[in-house]
Amino acid sequence: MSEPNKLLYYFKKWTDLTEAEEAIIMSVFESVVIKKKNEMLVAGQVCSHLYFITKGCLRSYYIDTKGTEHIYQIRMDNNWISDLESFFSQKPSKYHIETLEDSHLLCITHERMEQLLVEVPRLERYFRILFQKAYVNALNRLNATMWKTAIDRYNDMIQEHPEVFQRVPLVYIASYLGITPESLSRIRRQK
Amino acid sequence: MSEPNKLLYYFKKWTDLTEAEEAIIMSVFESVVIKKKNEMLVAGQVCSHLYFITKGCLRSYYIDTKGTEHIYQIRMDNNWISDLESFFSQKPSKYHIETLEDSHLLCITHERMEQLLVEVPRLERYFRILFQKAYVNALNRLNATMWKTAIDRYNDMIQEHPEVFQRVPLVYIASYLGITPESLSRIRRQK
DNA sequence: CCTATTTCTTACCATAGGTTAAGTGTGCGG
DNA sequence: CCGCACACTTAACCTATGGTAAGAAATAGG
Repeated sequence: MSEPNKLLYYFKKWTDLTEAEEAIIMSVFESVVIKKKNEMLVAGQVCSHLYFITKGCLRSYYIDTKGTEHIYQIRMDNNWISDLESFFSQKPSKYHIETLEDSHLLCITHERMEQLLVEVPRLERYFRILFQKAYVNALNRLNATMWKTAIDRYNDMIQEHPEVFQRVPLVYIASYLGITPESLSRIRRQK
Repeated sequence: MSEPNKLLYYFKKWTDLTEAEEAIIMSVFESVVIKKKNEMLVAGQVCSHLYFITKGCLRSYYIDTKGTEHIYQIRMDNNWISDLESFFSQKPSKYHIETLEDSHLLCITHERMEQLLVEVPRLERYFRILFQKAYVNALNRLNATMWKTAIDRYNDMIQEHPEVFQRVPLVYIASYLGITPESLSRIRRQK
């Protein structure tokens, strides 16, 4: 399956599309391949693109006042990544986005995205469902972070996202779980 | 402004609506007044309605294995509340929803909501933007919970939602901030 | 194949926040 | 206007996780 076709497949899971609409979509997404360790977005910049990952791995993080990185998203194949706040408002981002592997991405600029949603309003439904699910997930993660122990969150992650452990260094996973790499080591030892 | 009109006002901030569409919306939302301390949703039940709060205050929370309540949402005037996961999947909820004040709500059932989104597809845009913003907020809150101190989260909340402190007991605010009431007391003393 | 760098672990002490338990207001229903 | 439930505070002690520093193991590049 070609890459834009993969994207159409996911769109059509949640909304109907005519052939004309599919053609519009194919024309506005640009396919790129990005090398590992590439900074796609740097804090202070406006987030120019929304990315669909057909293959690869990226992380979103921010850097606090002490200069420490804090990862809040790790995304792999067939997922979207961006800083939605900056992308849709076109204001400077607080976050960074970086490739953790060589990655195949489909990208769209803010201008083209807004235009696309007007030309193919049925995509609003797809993104409504996408953001709705993302929101529900974020709330579940928030509750886990507030009220479960680091041990439980680690176990949950092994259950739900075992692939990540195969592809991402533990330092990043520790940060994603909200703990230090040292604490993650301690947790892993005690099992 | 009548209550359903208030809702139309918010819809029209983010999407266009014809008079016919407005009429459909007016007909599917039911207006109710609920007394304080009413359990709108209990864990194990399917979340039957999506609520728009025209006036009042509600909280969402869950009860852990030890029987302790953990609040993750406090919502007031002109906001939506529901358990979206249960509402859209029509599977049993993990959460509770309760009124903290006598509240005026506009409610819609799952069946009517799905129908409404088909009959007035332009509402998909409204909810896409609503969930997108809610998702961005949830991620910001997640980052604050993971990486800021309780003191900073307390100060942020006073800055951003001072109204809540006028209307909601501190026990609930403490839980929302992810700390115990005792810790919140400690923080308030040290200022 | 060897070296440099990255990744991961261990051990120490420090600390934010949880736990428990007791107390002081304060407002509302009878 | 009394009493009781609710809201909030205080204090002493405890624990999970952080910070720091060092070293071991694994991986990548020359």
